[in-house]
Amino acid sequence: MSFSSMTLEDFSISEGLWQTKYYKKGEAYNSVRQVCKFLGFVEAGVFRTYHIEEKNGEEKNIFFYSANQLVVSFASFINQVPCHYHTEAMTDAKVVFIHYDDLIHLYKTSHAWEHFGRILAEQASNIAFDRTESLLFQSAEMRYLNFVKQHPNLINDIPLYHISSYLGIQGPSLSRIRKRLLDK
Amino acid sequence: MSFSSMTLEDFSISEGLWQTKYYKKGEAYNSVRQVCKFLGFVEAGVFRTYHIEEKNGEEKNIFFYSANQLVVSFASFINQVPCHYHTEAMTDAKVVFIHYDDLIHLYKTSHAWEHFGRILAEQASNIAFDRTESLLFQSAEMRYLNFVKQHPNLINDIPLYHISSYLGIQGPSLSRIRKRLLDK
DNA sequence: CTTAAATTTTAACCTAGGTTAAAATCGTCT
DNA sequence: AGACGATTTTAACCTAGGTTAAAATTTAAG
Repeated sequence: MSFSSMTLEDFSISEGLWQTKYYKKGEAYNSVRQVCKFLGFVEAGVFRTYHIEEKNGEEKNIFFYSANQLVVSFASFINQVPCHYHTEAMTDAKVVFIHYDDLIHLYKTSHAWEHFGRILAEQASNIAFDRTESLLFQSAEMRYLNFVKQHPNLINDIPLYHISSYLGIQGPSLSRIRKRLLDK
Repeated sequence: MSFSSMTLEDFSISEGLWQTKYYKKGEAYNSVRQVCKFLGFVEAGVFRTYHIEEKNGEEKNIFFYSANQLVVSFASFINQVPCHYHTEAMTDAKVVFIHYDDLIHLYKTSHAWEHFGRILAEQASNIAFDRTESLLFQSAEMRYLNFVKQHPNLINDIPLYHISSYLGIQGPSLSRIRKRLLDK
């Protein structure tokens, strides 16, 4: 995600609407039942969005956000409905963010920003469709291999149980898969 | 999905860009490796998008489109890349459609249409996120119950094997689930 | 270094759903 | 009604991944 489709002049009308915030590891970006009010751009650090299962309190990771990516609980943000998820910093982090109301105002007053909003939503849908496809068509082993390929940076920085959680499988299951792969 | 967020005047600039097509049951809307060039609005009938597994040629349904919904292979359409899927009429059907190039032209020349494009993409992302969530958090039994709830019309009109395919399970598995539910 | 805590792997057993093929049903056509 | 094809269920067996708890390993702290 980037702002490259926008001229500097168009971007400049958002000057003054952006704020900076520093997050400590573990600090919340947005919490469950809270409406996500901010679209953030990660300047440094890593965030994750996760869901807490009602039956056993287990956390399941939905998404990771690294530096130079947007961080936002998208469904909650665009629909302005309470979030099902928690989003929090996995490391100390720095984010510049804009308020939903300000963004909507930009959308209304600027064709270029409305365009940005479309591209943003289209990229979000790409991400979500990819995830759906991977769950529908790929085995856990393939999902793991693709994750390693697509997030070579994350793989060394975060505990494996965060990855198994993201892949939709249990810790022991990921261990089995890794063993299987090593044996090859 | 609707055009209700647009004034008649804004909508009118698209007059002349829409065409009507009648589909026979089984006729293709778009095929695998074809770039999806059209955004369609289903006036009557039902379409489905499905994927053919390489290993065994088995079809897996991705999505159904009923009357008064848009039909489009969204990822292929917005990115203008070859489609992984087939989309075809499950019944005789009637569709009004617009060409990608014309839609992009509307986006460029009209703020209202760019807004429509954003809402379209946001709704697509909502659908995709919902699907991802259902696969990540719900058992096949829950997915089936939700499908019945959300598509009460489809459930009587299409064979069960299309539904099991959509749920990401095999036919015998859906039969077991239905048996289990009856026994309750 | 040593110890405690966090992480990862292993093991043993369990379950949902996959696979294959053979019944049952159901629909439709004559 | 009878018969064919399509659809759905059943059955028997198989496998990936779940579950639980313990063991091994790694990391961080003192």
